[in-house]
Amino acid sequence: MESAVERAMDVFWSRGYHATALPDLLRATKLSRGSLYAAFGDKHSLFLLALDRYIAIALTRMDIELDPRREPIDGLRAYLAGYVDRNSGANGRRGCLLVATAMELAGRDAEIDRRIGSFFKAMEARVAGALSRAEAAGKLADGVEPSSAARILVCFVEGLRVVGKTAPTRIISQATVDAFLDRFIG
Amino acid sequence: MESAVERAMDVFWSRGYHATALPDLLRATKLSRGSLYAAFGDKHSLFLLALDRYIAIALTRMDIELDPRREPIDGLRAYLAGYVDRNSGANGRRGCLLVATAMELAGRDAEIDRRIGSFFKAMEARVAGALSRAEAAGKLADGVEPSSAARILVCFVEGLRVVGKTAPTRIISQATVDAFLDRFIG
DNA sequence: GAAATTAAAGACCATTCGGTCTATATATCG
DNA sequence: CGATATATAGACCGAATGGTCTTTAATTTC
Repeated sequence: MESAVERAMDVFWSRGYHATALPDLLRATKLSRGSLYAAFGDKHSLFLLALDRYIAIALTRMDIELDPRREPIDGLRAYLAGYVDRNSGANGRRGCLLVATAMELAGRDAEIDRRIGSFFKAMEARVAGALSRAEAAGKLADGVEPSSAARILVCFVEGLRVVGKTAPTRIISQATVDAFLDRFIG
Repeated sequence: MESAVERAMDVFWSRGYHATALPDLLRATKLSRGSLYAAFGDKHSLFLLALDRYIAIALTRMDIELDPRREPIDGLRAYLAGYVDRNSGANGRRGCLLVATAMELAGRDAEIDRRIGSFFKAMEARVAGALSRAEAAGKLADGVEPSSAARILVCFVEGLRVVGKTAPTRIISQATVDAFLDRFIG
């Protein structure tokens, strides 16, 4: 059973924070106004819970894809393949709740800032870990330094999400990701 | 003299479309309600004009930075240096109107879709041109193909804008951009 | 200087916003 | 069963939304 927070997350994800009205949330959660406010306080608190859920899902997925017991290059490939998937067709057009929230609310809401900032740090750390292991195994191209390459990769995938909003073409995303990886693995 | 459209652009840029209320626009443009509606029709039309202005400014800047008469690598460095600048401190926290609009409105507004899509195409074409000239001059790293590298670069800089919303650190942006370029130029 | 045009100020409109509250129905449980 | 807790539907609230319209002031043009 999908939780009310997850259903709310879906709505915020599709429409953004400001464009999501209470009736949208009521419809999606199948809760009455009273119940929703009793359970979550207000729209902003519910949004924070939805964002936390989104982040938890993303980090869990990364922990699987970039598991240290796995071949690091395979992990990175799987990780990027996930982005290609989420960037194609309807998924791509829907975009990414984190990127949308960063652009819509960051800088004006301290709670949001903390969450977005720490997510990107966590993401970068996981990628840097995988790249370090790849380097130790001699799989990285000459001159690639794991920590700066991780920053580049994070920017690259988040940028993919932006461009994918209007051009969610799987074949191009795939080719772009492949070409990107070619520059970093030897 | 700054135009009313540019002043409106500033507001939309700082707050986003939905979070910008009419009084914000009146204050910024110093127009009365009646005059604003007489001149621009409605909020949405004004937003489109503001977005067009933003795009025109961005493309003009790119045309200067990536001018074919210039050394292509220098041009690309200047182009990326501009991103470092716009990504640092208050500029970074303010973000990019195009990225914010892509995330907030693309997929739900055909006029917006067209503009965002064609902007990214135009941007990619200019970068691809500069990379082709660099390749012809033998300045690109082995195995770098201009058109796919251009797609990667566009994603990278747009991703920079996203991450820069919560971590607008000049030194890191600069280092990341430098490391990025190192992978592509020989 | 008078007439005509333009713009400003802000009252006004219906609608919608996020949020509260009450009354009714539905379970739960002894 | 009856009593109690829980969730529902939806009326209701003040404030704010985008947008219109009228009245007044300023400017232009003859």
